[in-house]
Amino acid sequence: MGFSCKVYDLCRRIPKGKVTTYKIIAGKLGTKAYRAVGNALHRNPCAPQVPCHRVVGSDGRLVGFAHGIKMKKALLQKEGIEIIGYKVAGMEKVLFRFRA
DNA sequence: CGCAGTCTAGCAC
DNA sequence: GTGCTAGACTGCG
Repeated sequence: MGFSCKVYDLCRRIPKGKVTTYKIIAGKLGTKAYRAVGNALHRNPCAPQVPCHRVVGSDGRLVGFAHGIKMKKALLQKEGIEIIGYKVAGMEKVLFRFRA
């Protein structure tokens, strides 16, 4: 559970109104298995335990979500993030790279 | 547009 | 307890 634990920690670090990408998370974990990151989030914290909905694809695109892409989209919009279709609008502005 | 690479979690044996 | 499959991705061909 070390991997997933780290994933959760990073997700929890994401401030409201911000999003991150699987690539960044995986990179932070020192791995390249972006799939494993999404998988860990998909299997474990399907609940609002961690803001898994703040995690998007490499291009800010809303890829899969346990509760459905719609839910993810709605949640992100609620966070104040603008979503166009199934992608984050200006995701570069809301992209959190864990710089601190 | 399609295939391969990488890792974890879950299910099956 | 060990092994195999599937999966919320990404990059390259």
